[in-house]
Amino acid sequence: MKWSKLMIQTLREDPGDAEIDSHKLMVRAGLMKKAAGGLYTYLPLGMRVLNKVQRIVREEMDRAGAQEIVMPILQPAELWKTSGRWESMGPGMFRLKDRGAHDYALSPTAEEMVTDLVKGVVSSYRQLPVTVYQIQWKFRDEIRPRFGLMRSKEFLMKDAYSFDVSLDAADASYMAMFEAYKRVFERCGLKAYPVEADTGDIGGKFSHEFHVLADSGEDGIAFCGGCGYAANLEKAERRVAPRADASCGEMETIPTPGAKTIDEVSKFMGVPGSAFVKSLVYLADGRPVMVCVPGDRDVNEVKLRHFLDAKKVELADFETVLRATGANAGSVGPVKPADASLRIVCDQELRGAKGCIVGANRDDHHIKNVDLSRDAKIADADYADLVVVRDGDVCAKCGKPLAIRRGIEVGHVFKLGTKYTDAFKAVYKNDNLEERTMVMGCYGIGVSRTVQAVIEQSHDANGIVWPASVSPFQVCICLLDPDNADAAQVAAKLESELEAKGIDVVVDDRQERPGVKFKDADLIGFTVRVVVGAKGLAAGGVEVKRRCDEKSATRVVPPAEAAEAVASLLA
RNA sequence: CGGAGCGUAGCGCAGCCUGGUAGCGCGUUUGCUUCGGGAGCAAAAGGCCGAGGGUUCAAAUCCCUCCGCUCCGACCA
Repeated sequence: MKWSKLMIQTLREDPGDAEIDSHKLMVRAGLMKKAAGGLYTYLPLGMRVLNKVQRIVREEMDRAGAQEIVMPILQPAELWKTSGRWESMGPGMFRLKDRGAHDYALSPTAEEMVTDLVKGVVSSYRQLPVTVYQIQWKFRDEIRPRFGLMRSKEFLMKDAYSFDVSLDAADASYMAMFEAYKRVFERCGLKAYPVEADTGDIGGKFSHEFHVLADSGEDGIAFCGGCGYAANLEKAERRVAPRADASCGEMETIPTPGAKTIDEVSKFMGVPGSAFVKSLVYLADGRPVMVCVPGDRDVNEVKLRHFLDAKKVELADFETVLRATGANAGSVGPVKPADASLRIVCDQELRGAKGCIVGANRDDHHIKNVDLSRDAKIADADYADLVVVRDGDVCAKCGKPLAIRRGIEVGHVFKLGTKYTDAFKAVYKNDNLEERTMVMGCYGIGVSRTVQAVIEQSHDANGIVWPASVSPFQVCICLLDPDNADAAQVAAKLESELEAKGIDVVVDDRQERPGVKFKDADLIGFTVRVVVGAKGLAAGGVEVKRRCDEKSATRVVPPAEAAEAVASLLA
């Protein structure tokens, strides 16, 4: 391929709307161009990368025994109503009507459609297990698209679905995908970590996310250096030591005018935040509940939702807070709320807490010397792990400290159970001719997001550093003197030799000065660069180097040996 | 949806406060000189200043409305 024929435009300056390196580089290197908010056009170079990632995904899915299909993006509302997600997906799903006023969704995922499909095709245990997958564009009306392909309204996703005869049998399908995912990311040159994750709206028994560590990542992940435990902060658990607080005197109510937040009251009283009990009123499926955590901690709403077995938890509006406690937010606490029947749940760390400070359920007042077990009405079973873990917390599994890192979610595997197969009555007959419900798993890879994650993880000050497996072209031949017949001929010969070896090559044959070609080659980040110039040839050869070895690895080789030298660098 | 900011040439930006003929850098085109890490000189093309309304002799600039984009938050397989 001749560079002069490619539709490439590289930019010297960062795009004004890009925040993170990978987004800036994708635009600067001419891989993609913004078409509208959260929507991108893949230019020829970006398309090549996208295709290469897709090829790897296909090969690994096929190797794991999954079969490729493709389902419609435009999906009738009835499917979504059957599972209940027409409502629960809310405004995150794009919806439209056809001319007959029938409702449709633009597929944000495809559990419903695939379950409906398999239900019609599979009827016997002899046909199970089966795993199907597709690589298809998905649509989500994101509240705030950002970071280029990291969170866009339209993205390419590989989604796979497994169907098994039983929960136990489904484990094998799950593990097969789990292993396939590790291989996919490894082959893309990514270091991706499986971490335990919450199942969210999709439902199911348990799941793992695959994360690429990056400071720009949108998710927090807790890692344990001791036992290898890794979990999304939504889910990560900690262990607390039983406390042995000295008993305290009688409660004392003190005025704290104007001080609402823990920070303010803590400053006002000259006591550290950890001495406080932070009390928040939530609505769990519409019912108020008070949640108490140590003053220097944040409530983990996912844990809270699971503990309360609620579909939805949200902070209560101020009227509810006033009615339940007798005070406005900022002055509420677990001691004698106005609504005596208000359920109070506490983080486990507060079990046995004495001598703490709480809101007095009276505006601008707090109480000190509170012994929670003595002064508040909290059921023993209502102590639970309810906070977001933080750096240095103790691993629930092994007792060693946890470290918090940021991650980009590139894949997610779920063991779903029967949520969808129940809803669609997707059953098979066992060997006794009895009907049984299929057990399902679902597995996603953000293909377009993976492309950007590779860049986020592999770039330097000069540009992208592509792993050979997904480089838009594995080799860039910088032809410094395109008008010099000898040089042009050497470049052309090398190009065809490399292509004969199955290596893709772009020849930079532009009428540009060498500096421009070097800068562009570094910016785009082709894995191997070969410099062919009249001056070099006169001195005996061409230069071969890998993009990542900036200083050390430039080799000068005779033209006849160049193809071999390049191949060995890519091996 | 709450808070903040921005829309001016393909890209990055200045001009706006204090109204008076539309600017800079990059990129593009042409010519000459250069030619191994984003060259120099000269010439040129390229704008409904996001849209609509208002104030004014006069609006990129002041006022109102709308649209779009970005960031923080809330939200999210």
